Amino acid sequence: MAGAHTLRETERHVDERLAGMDIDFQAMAVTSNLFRAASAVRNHLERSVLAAHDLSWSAFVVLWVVWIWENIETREIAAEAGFSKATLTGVLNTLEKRGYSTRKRSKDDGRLVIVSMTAKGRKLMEQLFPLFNQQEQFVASALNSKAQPIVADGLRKITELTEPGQEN
Amino acid sequence: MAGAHTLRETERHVDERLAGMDIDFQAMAVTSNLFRAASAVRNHLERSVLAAHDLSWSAFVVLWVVWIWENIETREIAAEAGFSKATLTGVLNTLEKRGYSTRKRSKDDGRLVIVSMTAKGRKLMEQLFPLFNQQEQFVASALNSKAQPIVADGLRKITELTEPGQEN
DNA sequence: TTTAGATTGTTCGTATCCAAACAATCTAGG
DNA sequence: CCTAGATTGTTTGGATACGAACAATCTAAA
Repeated sequence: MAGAHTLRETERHVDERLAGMDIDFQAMAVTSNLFRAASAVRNHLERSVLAAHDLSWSAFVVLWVVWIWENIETREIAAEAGFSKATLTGVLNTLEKRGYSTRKRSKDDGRLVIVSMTAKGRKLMEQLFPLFNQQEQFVASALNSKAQPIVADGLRKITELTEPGQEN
Repeated sequence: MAGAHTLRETERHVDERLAGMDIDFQAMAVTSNLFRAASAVRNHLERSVLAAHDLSWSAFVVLWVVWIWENIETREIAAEAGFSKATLTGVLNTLEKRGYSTRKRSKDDGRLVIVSMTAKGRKLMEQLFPLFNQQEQFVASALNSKAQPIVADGLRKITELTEPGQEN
């Protein structure tokens, strides 16, 4: 975006439309900038790192979680990754088809499914994650070293406040 | 998330897996918190404000842009809202079907389509936006007044840095 | 032991989103 | 005036995401 209208132009229109309303502009700036930034960063990471390996965003997130935890129940993956278990089923099918991860039934509880990585998947992440973090570093370079922890911490607080009791 | 594992547990596993790698943890925290926060806030706003009116997130964003600009070309909506023109076509069909907005061909340029709001759409936004902003205020209340502008400004800088030259 | 209720992963139907192909329209160079 | 190329909104085909229904399994109370 930043597209056809300048920031100043947009601001003028917004102020006009909201005149007389009791609006918290500071709060509005926080949330709208949040969504713009998240979308821009996600696109950037998809193009600069994931596209070359034909990985979707969710596929990468699942790979990451499984990589970190080695053996992990699917319900935990869904919780950590932040999407529904229905979605997870599809992503895991794809990853399994490509030979990055495997599923096995839990011996302790027949309802559960445990996911783990293949050697191929591990190799992929060992190659991919440094590139990913390099781009994360580029993203964070928009902030000076004093602002970085304030932003990171602020976002964590926002998450904690707005995240529901959580279920899938 | 926040799900089955504590933050400390997760951190320990992450540190283990990344041991020996040259990773910028600060940058990692910024981006991962960014996505969690955006997702949590979007869900919160959808549930607390939009669900009652059966509005999707993108539908609301389009309504917002059209509301602010009164008469606006579709290509500008797509740019401001941050998604593809193909997606926009679908969203506009829905909004038009519900009587919130209308399309008309531009007289100056036969390729362009101008979108404007109906009285019904305007009434909806005048009722809906204060509720929306009220929840934005709740979201921003996670930050103290000193942190709020730092976070908002930091997010804007991140957007500017990572946003591509941009096309649809 | 039996059984009603809870939990888990998958399937199914549906909504959302995008890139590529397309038709309509405009622009610029001859 | 003509026309090749650019631009715009829509259509199409396919990927992604979710809620609800479902079957398998576990748990707890009788």
